[in-house]
Amino acid sequence: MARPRSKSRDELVARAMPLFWEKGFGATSMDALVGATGVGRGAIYSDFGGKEELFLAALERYRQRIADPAIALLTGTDDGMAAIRAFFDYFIGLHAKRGMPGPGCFIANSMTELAPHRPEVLTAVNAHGDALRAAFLVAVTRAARAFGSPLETDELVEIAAFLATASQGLWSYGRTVSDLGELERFKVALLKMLRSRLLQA
Amino acid sequence: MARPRSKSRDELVARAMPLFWEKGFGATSMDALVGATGVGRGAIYSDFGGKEELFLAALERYRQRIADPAIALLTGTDDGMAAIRAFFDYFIGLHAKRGMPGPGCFIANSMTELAPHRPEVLTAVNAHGDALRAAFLVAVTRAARAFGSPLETDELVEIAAFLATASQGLWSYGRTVSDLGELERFKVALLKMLRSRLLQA
DNA sequence: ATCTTTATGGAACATTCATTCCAGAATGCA
DNA sequence: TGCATTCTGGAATGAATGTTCCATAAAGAT
Repeated sequence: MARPRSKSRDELVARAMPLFWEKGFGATSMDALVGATGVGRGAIYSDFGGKEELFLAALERYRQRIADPAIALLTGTDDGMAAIRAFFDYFIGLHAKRGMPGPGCFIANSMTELAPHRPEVLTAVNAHGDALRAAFLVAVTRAARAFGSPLETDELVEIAAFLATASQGLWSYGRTVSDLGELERFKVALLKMLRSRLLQA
Repeated sequence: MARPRSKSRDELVARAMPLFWEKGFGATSMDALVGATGVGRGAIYSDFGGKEELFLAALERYRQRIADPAIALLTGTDDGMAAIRAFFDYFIGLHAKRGMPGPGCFIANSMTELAPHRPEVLTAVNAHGDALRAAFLVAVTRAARAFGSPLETDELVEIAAFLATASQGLWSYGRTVSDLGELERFKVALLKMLRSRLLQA
């Protein structure tokens, strides 16, 4: 019928996502997006309507391609402790590939910059938080059973929420620290603490 | 000799700080700063030289007036567990006064927005991180002794670093959640986990 | 009281940004 | 090959930003 797209909508989001991830919404200019995506301004506006919509699409893509697979690791193994270890290894591996200081977690970054002021971002961020807590609860519950832990559900819920929030501190921290080993040590410390807590009466 | 200042330099920083704290550097316009401080643009530029210098002054003020007193709580009591509880109560109390969702921690916010791109901010943020870890180590060591914990220094250092990083997750989280109780539950969970870890052989 | 000196704050400026627009290009169809 | 349709990307636009500048005002010194 007519001229086809030189780059698909998905491909456009894929190229924009790393920029928003690393520099945030405000510090990513439309010029930078044009340069990184290799398409003109008109294409971006006709496809998305504006910078904010493109950002939301990038955030959604991050959830699907990066965050959700990480969350899936938490529930993918019957060994709860191994699952939690795998979750952290996944993100630490991401930072290892990109080099330190790393980009952190796109969602955690949005939590500070945009979520407090943009309802749509807040919704996406909260949805991720809920999913993360729920997945941590699965892993923690499995680990508790394996250890024969006497802890009740209420306490496991409390622990899962703590782990989910604590892990977000790691991604913030990953944006400023140069030594990948510090991320590793965090993971080790967390696993040891969790093990002690579950074994405790 | 000449006309005195209508508002001291410190007072100017004091009024600018909450703006940068809540909205960050990029989203805080010079107009907003002029409105909040009640002085003209000329005064800001003659006193500081620019927006970035004013931001750095605000960050420094935050460290002195908000963060350092919090860190001091960690070393101010011989009871290590009580000290850690006081540290979190201090920040949670801050959020209770301002209403939720809260502003989080100015330094933690800067960690995501500016520190990766501005060396001076990175330096300030890292200095704070070092101080926080050191103070946590003091409190954790005291708590370990009180519990008769068998853990060695290396492990206490690891635990202190974990707690410092985990606590920063809480301040990020505090920017998006409406229920103050969630911050409380984080504190409770953290104290329980720490206690278990220290008691563990 | 006058003069000197310094702060003041609004106006003006240059820059940067997101957005809009349109002439031309590229494809599929007849 | 020629037409119709849709995408393309750079130029134009208008708003907002950080910064500079200067006439004015205010206080201390003499």
